Amino acid sequence: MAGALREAIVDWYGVAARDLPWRRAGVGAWGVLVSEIMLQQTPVARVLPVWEDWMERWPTPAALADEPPGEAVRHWGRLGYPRRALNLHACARAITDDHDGKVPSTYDELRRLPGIGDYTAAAVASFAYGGSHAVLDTNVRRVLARAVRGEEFPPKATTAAERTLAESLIPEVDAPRWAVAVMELGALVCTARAPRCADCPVAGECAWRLAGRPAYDGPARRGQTYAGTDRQCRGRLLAVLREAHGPVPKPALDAVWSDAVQRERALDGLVADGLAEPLADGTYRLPGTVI
DNA sequence: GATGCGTGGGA
DNA sequence: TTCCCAAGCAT
Repeated sequence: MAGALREAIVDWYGVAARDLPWRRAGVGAWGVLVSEIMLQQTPVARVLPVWEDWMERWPTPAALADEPPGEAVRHWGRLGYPRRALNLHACARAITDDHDGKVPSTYDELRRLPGIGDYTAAAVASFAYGGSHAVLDTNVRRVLARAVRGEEFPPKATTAAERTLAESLIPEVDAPRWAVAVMELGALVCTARAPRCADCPVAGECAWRLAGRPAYDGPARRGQTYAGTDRQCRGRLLAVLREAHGPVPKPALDAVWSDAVQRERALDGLVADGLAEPLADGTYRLPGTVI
């Protein structure tokens, strides 16, 4: 019966899959790795143009490794979580220095690269190298929670039970195809907000739907305002550095956030994180950049 | 295990 | 308008 579920989802993927550039033939492991890091907590629609620009500019890890880290941050644009740009740059240097310029192919090697956790290591090993891993992202967790466990949403943190279930579903043949198919189902049909059960290839065997789509009764899943936070302040400051064509005088940073205490804390945080660099003359710039 | 970390679009 | 959340990771 697990086999029937898998087959229905993989068949659906055959006709419903999006034509995403990092899925096309000829895209190497570097392109896959770049896409996976950009897609961490970021919608596909916003990643698309940045990925295209990035791959044209830096088609290999060595090309990116030759740049100062600040250039990666600059071209990250407004994708958010800019530490990922630093992580990708550090990946490029580690790949160049320690892996002969080639993105490593095993889960364990990938997992040791900066900013690569369980999901991303499994995804790259699967999608770039055909490996067989449980690729457990938020989409897959939601699909399995509904179809198998009969609950609207998965637990807040990944549990051992979820992992065991995901591993039990890995097919012996073409595991990456199953992994990308079930992810795609979660992204397009079995969505968080308004699932399109009418279009779902496994609606007839979905435990949650068969139970009448009972509402989630677990602990509150959210609650986090953004306005006024250090995160927003950091974002404002970094945007100034990104868009500047030279070292930025302190007053230009002061202008974008009125609370001086919070502003200084945020700026110190950016410097500590390696996202900003103070110069001897009191100006600031993206780390290592010249222009 | 709980927190901090950006951003923008859709409901 | 406000709220939710989108292929997570590190501490």
